Amino acid sequence: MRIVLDRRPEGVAMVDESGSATLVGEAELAAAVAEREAEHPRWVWTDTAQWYPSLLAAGVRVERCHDLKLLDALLALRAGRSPRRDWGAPRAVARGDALFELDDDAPASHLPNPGEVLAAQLREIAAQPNPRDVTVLAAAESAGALAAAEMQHCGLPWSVEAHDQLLTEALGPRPAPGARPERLQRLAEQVEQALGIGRVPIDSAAELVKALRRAGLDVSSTRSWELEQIDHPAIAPLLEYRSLYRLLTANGWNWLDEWVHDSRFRPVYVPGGVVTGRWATDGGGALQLPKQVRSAVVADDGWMLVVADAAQLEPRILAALAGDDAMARAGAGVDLYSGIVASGAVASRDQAKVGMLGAMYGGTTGESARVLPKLARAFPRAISYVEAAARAGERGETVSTRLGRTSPVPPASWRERQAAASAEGASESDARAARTDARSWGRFTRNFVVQGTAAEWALTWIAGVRQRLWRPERGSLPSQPHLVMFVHDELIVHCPEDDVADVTRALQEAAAEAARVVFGSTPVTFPVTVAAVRRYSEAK
DNA sequence: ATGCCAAGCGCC
DNA sequence: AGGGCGCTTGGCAT
Repeated sequence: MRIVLDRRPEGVAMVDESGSATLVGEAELAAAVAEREAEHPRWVWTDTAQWYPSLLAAGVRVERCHDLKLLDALLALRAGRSPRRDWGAPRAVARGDALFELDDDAPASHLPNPGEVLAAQLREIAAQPNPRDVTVLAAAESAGALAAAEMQHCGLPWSVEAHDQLLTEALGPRPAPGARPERLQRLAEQVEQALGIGRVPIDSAAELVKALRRAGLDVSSTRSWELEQIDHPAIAPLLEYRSLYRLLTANGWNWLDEWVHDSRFRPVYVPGGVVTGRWATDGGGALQLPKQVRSAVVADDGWMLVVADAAQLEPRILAALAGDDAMARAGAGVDLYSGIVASGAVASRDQAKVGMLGAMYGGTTGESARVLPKLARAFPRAISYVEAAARAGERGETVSTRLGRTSPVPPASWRERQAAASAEGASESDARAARTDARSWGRFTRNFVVQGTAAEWALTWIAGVRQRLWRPERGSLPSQPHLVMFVHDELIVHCPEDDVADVTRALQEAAAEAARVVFGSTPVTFPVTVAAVRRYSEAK
């Protein structure tokens, strides 16, 4: 049963499939949704981020939804049209402790009629060559959007005290605004002393290159990998300065002030924010949380963090996509890369890893390129699968994930350069530029099929986990085991100590289920490593 | 004041 | 000549 929520001038209409509509005032919406939730409907709404946070704030958790905006983006990509942008309604966005209303002024009467949009989407899905897959993807994406709102609502448990302590240990006490922490100041002085050319503009990359060259160091940039090659007493303190400076600016006291309140970090997740189907974040940087600060993620008293990681997710996804039985056998244990070594394809785990990553990213140089032929001999199906995706991209064609997310068509400028290069009398430099472009787009489509299908697996995993965890009789979401963090192939559940075993089982069962849902029958396994810890940093 | 870009580096 | 991101800073343009 689907129930469409439609915001109208006179209130919110709840329209079920029989066409019967109930009108409720905004103030009664949460109670009305809670009442109908007992029927396990799939709520249809324009945009989960518009509707769900206020329901959660009112203590209402819903099981299923259909997010029209996410589905429109997906279907538009498949059909080669632009997604519609008139979803309009104000979206309350929590950033830090403030609530920002992003109101784009669209009058309610001009908003799309969600019932009509749904009907059109269902017709469009039914007309696809793979309607079942697209339906699964629709459900998984929508479940992910629910989970994202729930994670923001519950927040990641964060110890301000532990964070402040680690900052103080690394940098020195919090300085006055605008001042340099003691440790940074000392390192900057060490760099100046070692260079012996007076003041060094250490915070400006462009100026720093000039200064280093004046001091006789042959550098073209100040990237850490380039500096590491140089034997000079200024390098070590400079690299350390860089690392600590980054800690200060990206995840220092200012970040703490802005993003952590009431012992919770509440990032804004953006489901579907990446073309491949991965999530993005809007502020807070939750998907790039440096290992340096993970010791500040601390479970509440009496609670634990259950950290689950899908082991070598992407190569396993590739093996399943390609139906590569040999790679499936190599991945039968928990460590696929060791399995590849055991198969005799390559000599070391590092070679296996670098080689597989290169195959999926399109690496063409160094160790990765040297290992690739060996992998291609041992696992021809997997390697030719990504090669085919790359060739398609080089020709300007689109590729598709397992459940049917399609890659975008290359931009007009790309197609123009290809056309120019193949035209009569094209110059050698035009041809070279076009080849470079084509290779680059091929690397994108090569990776798209793997990264995008991995995102589908992960969304399905999330959907299964949140479904298994939920116990309505145990009260509100934050008071029972709940998801608090998702990073592409990793999930964290915050739960009472006594629930660790159940949560662990839920994470593993849902992983196995995700493989069946996404791939049907596949010999490829998707092991999940699980660690129950007090602090995130203890997980690995 | 505001916007945009590049550099650099964090994550997967 | 390695895929996808976000974030901060400095520096230039408007």
